[in-house]
Amino acid sequence: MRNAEATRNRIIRESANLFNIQGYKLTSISDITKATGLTKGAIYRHFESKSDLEQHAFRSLGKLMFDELGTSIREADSFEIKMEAMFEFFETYMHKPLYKGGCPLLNAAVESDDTNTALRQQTFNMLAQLKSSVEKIITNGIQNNQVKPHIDVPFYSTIIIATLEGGIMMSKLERTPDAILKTIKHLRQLMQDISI
Amino acid sequence: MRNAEATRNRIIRESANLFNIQGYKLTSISDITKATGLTKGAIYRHFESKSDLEQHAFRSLGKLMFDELGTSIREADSFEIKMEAMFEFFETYMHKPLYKGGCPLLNAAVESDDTNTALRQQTFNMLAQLKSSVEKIITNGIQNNQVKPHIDVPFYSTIIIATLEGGIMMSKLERTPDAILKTIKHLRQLMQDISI
DNA sequence: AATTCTTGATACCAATTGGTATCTAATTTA
DNA sequence: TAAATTAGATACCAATTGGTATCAAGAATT
Repeated sequence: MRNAEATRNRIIRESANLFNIQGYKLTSISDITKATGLTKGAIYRHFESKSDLEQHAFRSLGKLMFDELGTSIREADSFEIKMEAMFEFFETYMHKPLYKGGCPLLNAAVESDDTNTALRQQTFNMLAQLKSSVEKIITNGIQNNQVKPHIDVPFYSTIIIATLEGGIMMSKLERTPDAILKTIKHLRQLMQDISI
Repeated sequence: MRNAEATRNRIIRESANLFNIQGYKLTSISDITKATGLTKGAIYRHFESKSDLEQHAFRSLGKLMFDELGTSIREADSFEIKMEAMFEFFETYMHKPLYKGGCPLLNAAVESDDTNTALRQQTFNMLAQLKSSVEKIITNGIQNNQVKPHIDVPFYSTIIIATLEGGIMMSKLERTPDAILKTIKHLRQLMQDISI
């Protein structure tokens, strides 16, 4: 083998980068050939269509995000520290991004409309996964007497994600971490309010 | 005249609709000819380039938004009612949208990267305008003894916009007003907290 | 070493892209 | 009413799009 698996991963990695920066539809196969140094023939050997590649690339971005986020949350051993780990993930993302182009969830959510059903479905799933992750942290916090028991868990989960994503959008547009830092500060206070 | 001004406005209106739904780069001139019933020749008579049309269309979406938002805020005569008017704008937008495709600010912010400098600049300006509108409401609230005096005004303005935009993104992806309603509920409580 | 299978390069395809040159028909102006 | 201007339709342009058929070189199997 000329290491097919490695080139396949290279295609996914490079195209994921381009998709997240330029957009999915706006990134052409020839953009990907330039980035990888491969040819169209090579790409279509590994992926049956551009849409197929888009989905693999999006999933790889999701995996990147959830792997990093998941381990730092798992390492934390209390509600407060788990939430703090999550906030730090978004905070440090500004100086040391795991991937360029901003949040893959936000980008794909805004781009994927009714014309890109497959991508939309995957984005929907990623949001559901993120929501249930946050819900789990809060629920565990309640069980461990670290969070007030009568909290509306899906409510706070939604608030946290919406606020973070909105902050990311603003920071990316303004090209300064100011907005995301403000939203995190606000969420830190909010978490204090629901903590015991 | 065959009413040039009317056709020009028709082009702006129809293209703004398409841009906000499909994206700017993803909407082709031929999409616009189909939507307007006009030909390419007609469009390029009124706008010197596609980028030129993009900017006019984006501005018309902004005007639509700020006109509606501005009047309902101006009609309100207290901090609480002004903020309520703003929340209601985003709330009713879900059933009775002023324009299809979601928030023009969010859409353009996510799409416009370094390759679309002109659109990016206009989006940046729109965010600044929205921010200063909210800041003005809060500042007036302080002056009228309706808001606690030591509030960090730019901080709350950023929080409000980020939370709303994040909620819009989630609601659009999930195709249910659930998320935006939750974020508004949260912001209503937050406004209560800073009110006197 | 010979054969088979896999990987990736080359060359092509029709369709679409933004944009322009040209022409006709409608409308003002003189 | 004749001339000049303007609005919009038609027909084109080169470049790019996603995708495919073909082919040669590399690797695995016999």
